[in-house]
This record gives sequence, C-alpha cells and structure tokens, in this order.
Amino acid sequence: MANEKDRFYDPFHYNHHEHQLNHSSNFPFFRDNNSAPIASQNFQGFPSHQRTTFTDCLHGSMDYNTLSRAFDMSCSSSEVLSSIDENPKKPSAGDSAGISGNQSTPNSSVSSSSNEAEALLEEDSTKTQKKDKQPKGCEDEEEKPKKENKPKKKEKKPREPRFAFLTKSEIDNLEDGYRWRKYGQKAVKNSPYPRSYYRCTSQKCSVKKRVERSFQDPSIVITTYEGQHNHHCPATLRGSAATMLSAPPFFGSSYMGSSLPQDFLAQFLPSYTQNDHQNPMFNQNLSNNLHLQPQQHQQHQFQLPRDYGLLQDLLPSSFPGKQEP
DNA sequence: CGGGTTTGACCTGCGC
DNA sequence: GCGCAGGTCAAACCCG
Repeated sequence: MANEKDRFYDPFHYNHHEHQLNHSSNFPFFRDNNSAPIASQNFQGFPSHQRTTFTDCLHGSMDYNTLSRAFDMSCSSSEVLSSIDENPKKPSAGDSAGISGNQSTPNSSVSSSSNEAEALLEEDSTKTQKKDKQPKGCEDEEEKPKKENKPKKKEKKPREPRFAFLTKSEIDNLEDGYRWRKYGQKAVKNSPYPRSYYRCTSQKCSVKKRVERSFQDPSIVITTYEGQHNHHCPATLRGSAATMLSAPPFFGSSYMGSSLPQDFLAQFLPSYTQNDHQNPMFNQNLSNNLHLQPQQHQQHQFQLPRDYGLLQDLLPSSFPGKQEP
C-alpha cells in the first residue's frame, strides 16, 4: 500500500538563473539566498484548465515575497506534493546510489535528479530499515573501546519518515530555520560530490538530514530529512516565521501526526480525493509525473488550485491560471 | 571555552 | 567469506 514514510517532496521549482530569491522571503519551504525549491514537474494527469505554470507566475510582476506570503497561509495544510512508492523494484547493486542505470526518462537533468532523490529514498527504505545502529544512546554497555559495542539483539525500530527535496541552489547547506550539526561526510559512489550528514542540534531531537548535490545537475541539491522535530523552530524565536515553515520543520510541532500528504494533495491538486491516494494508479501517475520531460527543463509546471483564494488575489492578471473575480 | 566542522576509522548490510 | 558502499563515531581541529 502507499506508504507514508518516504516522500519525495518538491513543491515548487523555478529557474534561479532568472529569479533571485529575496533574502527576506517568507517562502514556506526553503529560503535562502540564491536557492529555491525544485518544482514538482508537470501534473499531466489533470485537466489543462486547472494547470498553470509556476514559472510563468514568477516571470510576472509578482515578486517572490508575494508568492511566499501566499503560500505561507497554506502551510497549515500543505506541503507534500507527491509521494514515492517505497517498494519499487529493488535497484540493482549498481544503482545503490540511485544514480545510475534504469532511468527511463533520459536527457533531463532535473528528471534524473528527481530520480536520484527517489532512488535515495528507495535506498533508504531498503537499507536503513534493516539497520539499527546504536549511537551514543546506548553506551550503557561499559566503556569498551570505540566501536566495540555490538548490540546483541537489535530490535527493529520503526523507521522515521523521510522526505527528499530537490533544491536548485549554489549552496549545499540550505537554511531551513533549524540548527544542524554536521556529523559526517562521505563520498558518494559515481558522484564527484560528497554527501553530508547532519543532525538537529536540539537536545533530544533526533532529526537528521543528508545533503548531497546531484551529479547529473550540480545546480541541484538533494536534501533528505529523516524524523520529526520535537521542538519549535529556533528561527521563530528570532522572529522569522518563515523559516519555521521550511521543509521538514512543518513535520514537527504543528504537524506531527497529521495526514499531511492527503491534506496537501487535496489542497493543491483539485482533482485529488482521498480515494485517489489509495489508488495505485494515482500514485503511479504521481510518481511518473516526477520525471520531467526533457523539453520541460526550463519550464516546470506547477498546478495551482482553482480556488486558492489569497494566492489568486496575489496573482498578476497576466498569470495564466488567474481567475477573474 | 563552547560549539561546529573535518576526517579517518569503524560498523553494518548486501551482493557476489 | 569477502569486498563494497552507506552510515556513524569521535578525536582533532577550527573559529568566534
């Protein structure tokens, strides 16, 4: 059945070569200079009249802040655009890093990147599920010299939900409002770019994130979050409400336990229904839609809800999906 | 000095 | 069993 654990999350996308992010942007997802969340590709499964292009929107007179505010209000119900089937056929050994081989949609760097992120999640689901390493937490086992503590019986603890984001950015470590401590870095097979491992610095918060750059499109940063924050976003204390709406944080405080995906899909995909979510074909289509067609590289489409009030109000009249009152 | 980063070693699971 | 690759640890280092 559709799993809720791993999700590929790429709410928006725009070409950062054409649109520079405003530093004070309240964009609910990532906010950082010169970075932007990668769009979810093309929702081909929906009627064209319900489809608009996010890039077009940004091409207009509306600035990023405006849009950000618009989406800000949606943060209470939004976010995950598409999920990834956690049980795709297991990648072969050569695909361990999820970046080689069976790409069915060649020639599209973003598509490949999407596949990368997707594969990353696949990798996670097949690997980490079995892994239950005991980090510091269990040093009850005497002081034995480093790395000698072999947990005798490892019970499988349910894996934390993971969400992958593609972000077009020049910088690797995207500001998301939370504080992270880097605890490792590894070279990634078949990629010139290393993967960095971060942990939330907040006490008793076990959220982790991995950051790596797509080797197929170096301008894209793949961020994978694992776990849920059990605390508020530090940035909110600094008065930046925006950051608390950034990517994974919304899974924290205000979002724990909610049915995010359905909520989001329902709000952002007009034709979506809860039944759809149960429908394998729907999920398949959603998954397929993660893969850009080659010619769409420069113009990813983002579908806006028809009745998205505030956003509609903020849209320039020239915006393709703008509805006149 | 405290907190974050770097980096080599170690652990673990998987495929062959 | 072995080798590989991902993930983690932790000492050393860096920096404000």
